[in-house]
This record gives sequence, C-alpha cells and structure tokens, in this order.
Amino acid sequence: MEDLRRDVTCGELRAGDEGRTVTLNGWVHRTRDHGGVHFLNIRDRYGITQVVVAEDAPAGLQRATETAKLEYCVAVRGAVRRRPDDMVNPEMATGEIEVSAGQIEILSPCATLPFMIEERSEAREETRLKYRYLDLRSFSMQRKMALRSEVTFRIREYLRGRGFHEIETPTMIKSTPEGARDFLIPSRLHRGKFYAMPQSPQLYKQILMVSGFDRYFQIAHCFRDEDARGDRQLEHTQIDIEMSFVSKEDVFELVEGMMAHTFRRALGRELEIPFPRLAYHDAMNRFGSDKPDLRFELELGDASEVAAGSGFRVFEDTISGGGSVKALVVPGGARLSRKQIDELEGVAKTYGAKGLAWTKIGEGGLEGGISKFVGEKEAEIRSLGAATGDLVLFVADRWNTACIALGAVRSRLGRDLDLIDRDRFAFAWIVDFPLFEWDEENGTWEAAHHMFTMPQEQYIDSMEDDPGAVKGDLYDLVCNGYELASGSIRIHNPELQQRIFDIVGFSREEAENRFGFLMEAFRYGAPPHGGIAPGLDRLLMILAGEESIREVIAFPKTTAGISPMDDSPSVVDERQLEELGIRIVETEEEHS
RNA sequence: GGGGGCGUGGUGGAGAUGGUUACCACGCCGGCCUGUCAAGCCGGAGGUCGCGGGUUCAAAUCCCGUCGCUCCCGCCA
Repeated sequence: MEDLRRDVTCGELRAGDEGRTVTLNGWVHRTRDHGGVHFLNIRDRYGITQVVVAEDAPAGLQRATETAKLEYCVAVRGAVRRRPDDMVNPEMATGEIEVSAGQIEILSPCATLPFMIEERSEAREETRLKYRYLDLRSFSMQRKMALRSEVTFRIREYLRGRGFHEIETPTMIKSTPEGARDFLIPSRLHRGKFYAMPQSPQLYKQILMVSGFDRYFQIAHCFRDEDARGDRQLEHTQIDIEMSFVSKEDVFELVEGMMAHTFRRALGRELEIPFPRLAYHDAMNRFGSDKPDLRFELELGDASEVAAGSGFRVFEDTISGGGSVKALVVPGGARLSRKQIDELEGVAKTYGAKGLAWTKIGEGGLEGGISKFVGEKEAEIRSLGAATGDLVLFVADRWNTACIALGAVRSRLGRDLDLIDRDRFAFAWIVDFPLFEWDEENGTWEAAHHMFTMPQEQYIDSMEDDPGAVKGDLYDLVCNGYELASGSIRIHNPELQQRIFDIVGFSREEAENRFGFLMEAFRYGAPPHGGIAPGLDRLLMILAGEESIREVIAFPKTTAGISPMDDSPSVVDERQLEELGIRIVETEEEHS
C-alpha cells in the first residue's frame, strides 16, 4: 500500500492536470470491457474517474483489470490524459480527462452485491438497512451525511459565535416516569436499581442555568421507548439550548438567526426572518393542526351560519351541544369523484370524525352530498369563500375533533391536488398553547408541555380557578407541517412550581422523589431562564427534501426498533443477567 | 393495541379469472467485441413465490393463521 497511497481523489482531476502521474484509491464503480481497451470507473467520496487500460497493456495489468469487479477496492497509478474531443463526457465533473493505467492493485475484493451502488438505491429499505455500509456508499447517502456534518458544524459555529458553551450531560440519568416511556439501564453495583437514558437533557440544562452557564447548548442524543414513525426514532438527536435572563423573544431571535445562518451556509438559501407567529387556537381553527403545513393556503372556515336553522339534524345537534361545524372549501373541487370524496371521509374518520359532509356548487345551485339539507344556505356557503365549481367539506363535532379531522383532510388535499410549493420552507412559531390539558381517562389536569413551563403572567394569580384557560409561555417551531422544535420559559420559583404540581395532582412526596434535586437547586438563586430544542434529524430531513428521518441517520432503526444490520436488540448471556440480578419472566402467551 | 400497503432467483419488478418448464431488467459466470461511460452482442447458472396450515385432481394465485418491513390512528411531557 505504501507506494500506492492516493495523491488525488476521484473527483478532482481536470484538463489542466494533463500529463501528471497520479495514484487513485477507490472502489470499482462500473467496468466496460471492449475486448481490447478496458474501462474502469473508480469512485470515492469525491467523485468518479475513468481509468483506461490499453489493449496492449502488459499481461499482469490485463489480469488485474479483469479481476477487478464491481465494488472491489483498488489502487490505480497512471498518467492523466485529455480525452479526445468527441470522447469528453460533459455529465462527469472529471469528464475531460481519463487516467491511463500503468498499475492496478486489488486492495480488497468484493462479494456479489445484494444491490447496486447507484445514485439512489432502488433496493427496499429493509435490504438497504441490512447492508447499510453499502447503502452509505451511494452519492445520495454520502451527500446527506455530509449535509448532516455541515449543519451540525454551522450550528456550533453560530451558537459559539453568540457566546454559548457546549456542555455534555450524562446519558445515564435518573428515571422520571411521566411523559414518554424511559429506556432503562440496570445497575450492577446497585442491584435492583436502574439508570434511565435521557428523553432530553431537560433537568440538567436547567441545573446548568442555576450554575451560571447562562448560554448552554448541546447536540444531544435523546431516547424514548415509544412506537417509531417516519419522523420519529427511538433514538434521535436534538439541538438542546437553554438561556438565562431571557424572554421568549430572545429565544425566537436566536433560533431565527441560527436557522438563517444554517440554511445560508449549508444550502445557500436565504430564509425570511423573523418567522410568522400563530396562536395555537388559530393554528387549530384555521389549519386544523398545531403543526400546520403553511406551504399552501386552503384554510378551514366556520360553518355555524350554514348549520344554524338548516334543518340538518347532525349540524344542528352539534351546535346545540356546544360543538362546531368546520368547513373546508376546495377550489375547483366539484370535479372530485364520489370515490375521492369517500377517501377523504376515510381520512377524517381516522382522526375521530363521525363523517365528512359535502356539497358541490353547481351552476344551478348546490349539488350532491347534503345539498338537499342545506340547499337554502347557498348564500352562507358562498360567504365561506366558495364559488361555482367548488367542493365544500364539513365536519361537525367537538371543536377540537372537527378541526383535527378537517385539518387531516386539508393535508391530504394539499398532497393529492399538488397544492404544495415544494421549494418553500414555511416556518412559523406556534404560541399561546394551553398550559394544562384535561385528561378524560384519569379525570385530572395534566401538563400540556412539561411541568416546568411558566404560565403567562396574566394567568398566574387565578391559575387554580380555571386551569383550562391558562396559557403557557411555551412555543413550537414548525416547518412544512413538521414540529421542528419545542421550548418554553421555565419556572424558577419553587412556590409557583409547587402550585403547578398541586394542579396536576402531583404529591409533594412524588415531586420530592423525582425532581427534589431541581427544586433544591432552585432555592439557591435560580435565574429566570428558558430554552428550546430543535430536532436535528427532522431539520435535516427537511433540508434534504426527504420524508423519513431514517434517510438522514447513518444507522437508523426500523419502526419496530430493530437494527437490521447488527440485529439489535438481542438476547444476552445468562451470566450477564445474573450479575445484574435480572430474570426474564415469560408471559402467558409465550408459554402456550 | 387497531387499520391500510408490501413480501416472487443476489436486487428491483411482472405474473393474481387456480392449470404444462414462473416472465423481464440489472447483477453473477462463460464467450465475442479498440473508445465506452446505465457500453453492446451471444450463451449459462441461479427460485421449496416470507413462513405454517387448509380447500382442490392441481395453489405464487383462493381461505385461515403467523412473521417481517412500511404508512397511519393510539402512544410520543
């Protein structure tokens, strides 16, 4: 190897390098054997270079050339020469030249491939994950990993420039069972006790504020033992940020600057800042989602005028029962088929709607669906913004359910009718979230975000009177229909914290047991503070134009939490379990 | 926990109203070919059609179950 170490990469040679003797190291990307002359395309991270072996090459070189199959790792030494004018390949960065091989050495052979290494692999994801090391050789994956590296670098660059310290917090911490399920780590030294993997560095970063690190960040791994999705992994990375002596305006300004910097440097794109803001209630009411996709218009309307006195029982009963009738006008939607509308109804039902009512506005009045019930209400329907040729969809239910169900229909229409501007990054802050949510099952108030969120000032005095009305100093950053970040201003006052615990029915003993150290810390001059945590994987997914975060994670797990390459999780030695004092109990099902 | 989609040589797909030897492309092996760049041409090997059971004279195809991947609901402070 010593004398065949590369002195150029496979992406850099140009016409000006003509005459140089160079050595390339890389993988055989394609071979073309013409009987006499022989071509090898050699690939590395940086590109592809064509190597030519002449028909009159020495026998040893011919043999090596014929041995070198796809994805063999090879070293090639030869002379750079310009290709004849009519042989130039304008598609290739190195297409003006080729390397005339004088020596080819096989550094490592390659078994028959499970799939071709192409710009973007066509193999099914299962196979790609099993052979992830091969999948990652593709330029498409290499680019995404490079983007990831670039983005984390630019974020660090920006935050360091703004005076932030990067501080690591432990990945083995105390379990705090509310919220998502914890991953647990058994302790050998303390049998029967467990560490937990952090769902986020939340408590530590607040402690760091007490310690006076008024600007902290960390690219932190977070773990949640919940079912995965396209935008959710058991293990993900967040850009954890916390600041002292700030209001949410400071957090917004920081994150807007960070995003603008990152998009400019990593993508060469300018973002429009500041980002628009939308109250939670308005986001739900207008878009039917707390993470609306703002790349297209299509807003939900209020159809109580249509419902009132319509004689349509479903609508009237909903209104008199305190619910809402929400409407969605689909411009030109009258051409949608019955089947397409049925599909939309299926979407609405998935989200809890009992049905999806509809009417089309024809030349001569309302047509189809519930027209015979609301036929007298054409004026009211038109005042929702509907015109001839439009389809109007309705969901009647509790306000929340009606919004969410119709919001899901809106998203579906955005895709199906191609309303989405794919080239846009539509950021927005969602603000004024309720601090508490009523838990039907347990009949209790629960923290909507987490229990350390500061209530907005005007609600503090009378919080206990109507917890449902209290809005919190918390905020989400959304982009293109994804929740990109979530944060809040925190409570730094133990008395106020205790009142929150009381409202959510959290006993003093429980609070002491779980968060005692934080409450204790807050007794020692805790600064007002707040922060946010953008999800790095989702950010990268959006930057890369992907629809799954698995595409921007080098070694992701499947939705069932399995790593097909190394086959984790796996059974462990009986001896390991014994040391930990753990016995596996079979469930009834596994017995039978 | 629930619903939808998918599972066919190494890879991706076709075959689905049951019927002889399961088709195509790429890859692999062999041969031909002085300039290609997704090279081309000729030939060849390679499959218990995810797995188990059932219906039938006969199952990739129909039925039941099960496993895996995936999308969605729930869940994810």
